[in-house]
This record gives sequence, structure tokens and C-alpha cells, in this order.
Amino acid sequence: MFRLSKLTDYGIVILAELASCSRTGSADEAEGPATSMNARELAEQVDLPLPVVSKVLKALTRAEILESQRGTKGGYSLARDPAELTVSAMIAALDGPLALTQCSQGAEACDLEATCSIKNPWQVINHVVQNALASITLADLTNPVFTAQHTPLATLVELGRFGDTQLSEGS
Amino acid sequence: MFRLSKLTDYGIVILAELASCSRTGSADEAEGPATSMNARELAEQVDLPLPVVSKVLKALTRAEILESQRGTKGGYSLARDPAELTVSAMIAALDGPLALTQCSQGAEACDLEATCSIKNPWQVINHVVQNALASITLADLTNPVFTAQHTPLATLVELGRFGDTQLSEGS
DNA sequence: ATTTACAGGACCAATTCGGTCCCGTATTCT
DNA sequence: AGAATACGGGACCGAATTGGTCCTGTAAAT
Repeated sequence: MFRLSKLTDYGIVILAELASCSRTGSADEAEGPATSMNARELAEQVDLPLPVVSKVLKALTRAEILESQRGTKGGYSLARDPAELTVSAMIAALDGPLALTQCSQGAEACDLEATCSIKNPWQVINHVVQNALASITLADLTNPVFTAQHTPLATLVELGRFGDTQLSEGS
Repeated sequence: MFRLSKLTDYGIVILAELASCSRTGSADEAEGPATSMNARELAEQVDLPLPVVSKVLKALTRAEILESQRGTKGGYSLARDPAELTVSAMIAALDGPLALTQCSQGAEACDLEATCSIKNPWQVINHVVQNALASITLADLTNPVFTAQHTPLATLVELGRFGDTQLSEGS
């Protein structure tokens, strides 16, 4: 366990698809009105059932990650620059806010308050993970460097994105 | 969501309890035979039902994080130095290996292989999170610096444990 | 031998999750 | 105006996990 839900997984795949289509669709680096795709198109591209894709798209729209357009020529488009959209934001939109333990999600949610002495450390851990996820953006996910079959992890460290945390196999 | 299971949460609380008792129990920094506590004692300390605590302890023993002693004066004790026991190891022991998405857990687990182009990035994300969790040890969790009511996050950064990831509120 | 305490599962209830469907509203085109 | 297209917001159900309990063995100490 400790995996995120399928919906979130789907969501990120969908966003990546949308982002890569946007790039090739509009003229080079121009801002443009951000290419729009409807749910059916995306479902086909990603090869997932339409209702599922639709559900994900709605959630992403509610989180203001996507913008929607109704009607005959409707569809979805990215609401922001892919480089501004972090993985942690995507996860938060689809899975709710990151909260590893009960303690860390609210003030009084934890009923072990009297005996538990490690409340604060959990919050630290939360932050660390949060930051790890905030350090990767949608733009990164569609970046050729990342999508190459076997990107050496060292390369990514060289990009300076992950600080000096060791990228060796941990446990 | 994206939280870890209650069992894991309990497990870490229990380990922290055991670690702090060990510290005060044995003479200062001496190695000693590592103080041992039985399931009932721990359950009382942590204020959780005995069967639950017992279940967690068994799992931790199987993972060789704890050592057990049977019989009348039996109990559990830490198998390693708290400074060597990482949070990611604890989670792996109780929740199974960290795998955020299907793709990342096995070679062919992902059935979107043909269409999905972001397999590799997920692995990168996995590594980053993994490292975040591997950078904190049980010793840290019982360290006064961490258990203080409001440890400024900056202090922890100064300890040099988290590289240069920003510890500001992400999303 | 008896008592204590861990080992390993089986087991069940409750929650959560993945996925589908339906009805309402907005937009475009004829 | 009316029809067709697409999104918006839920309700809903079956399946899969999870949290928690319990029971039967085995090892150690008195």
C-alpha cells in the first residue's frame, strides 16, 4: 500500500496527454488559447472508459487545474502553464490533501493526543514528502528527458531538482 | 487519501515508544541488551487494544525490525540502532513496498503500457518520495528537537537532513 | 508441569474505492 | 426556436481493502 488511488494515476496520465497535445497543437511556444480536447477524445487517447475519464476531468476542473467549455465545441484545456502545475497539486485535487496520519490532517483529529509524543515529526515527514512531490511539474512529465526509456537518475539530480537527497535504492 | 494505513501509524508510534524507553532504560549511551517490553506493556503505554498492538509487533518482527523473546520474561526489543532505522523501512515493513502507481511496482503490471508515456517519471517520483522517507530515522523521531511543540522547520533544514528542498507550504 | 508470551493465520464487519448511470444546464449550429 | 453536443453534479452499487478480533500452536522460565 501507500500507493495513490487509480483515479489520481489516471488523472496524471490524462493531464500529461493533454499537455503534450497542447504543445504540438499550438504554434511552438505561443501562449494561445490552449488547445482543448473533449472527454471522448481523451478517453480514446488514454484508452480508458469514458465515464471514468469524465469523472477525473470534472474533479480536475473543480480544482481549477483545467478549464472547461460546454456546448457543441466544448472540451477541457489546461488552466495554467504546465511548468506551474506540480504533482502534489494534482494529487491534492484528486486524492484530497496529503495527510499521512490522522494527527497531521487536523488539530484534534488524533485521539492519542495524550500519549503520542511524535505528532510534530509526522508533520515534518509530511512536509518532506509534500516537497518531493511539489518539485516535479507537469512540464517535467512531458519532458523528453523524463520520458526516455532509461533516464539515469543521476541526470535528474544534475538538473538540480531534487537537492542532494540520495537517489539510491533506500530500503 | 494518500495516507498510510492505521497499522503503520500505530507501528511507528509503538517503535517510538520502545525507542524512548530503551534510551532511558539502559545506562546512557551503552549498547546493552536493548531493553525489552512485552506486548501488553506497550499496548498500555500507547493506549491501543492489545490484539492490534500484537499484530503490529509480529509484523515488525517478521521484518527484522524487532527481535522477540518468548516465554515468561519475553518481549520485544529493537533489532538495530534507532539511527539506522528509517521511516521508509518501517512503512515498507507494515504497508508493503512503496509503489505509488501500478506501473512502478512491477515490470508488466501496467496494462496501459502501449499508450502510457510517463512510466519513467513515476519511477522518479517514487524515488524522490522514497528518499524523503529514508532521510528520517527512528532516532530522529525521538529526538527532542523533533518532539518539541513547534520546531521551526528551518531548524531541521539546518540539520542538513533534507537537502535544499524548500520546506514551505507547497500546494 | 504450569504459566507466560510470542507466531501464524483464519475470520468478519466496516469502510473505501472503482466504475457506471442519470438528470440538469450551457453552448453551438441549423 | 429547436436539436444536438458536452460538461456539472451527484447517486448508486459491487468489489476490494482494511481494521480489528480470536484461536491454535510453540518456546521459555519457574
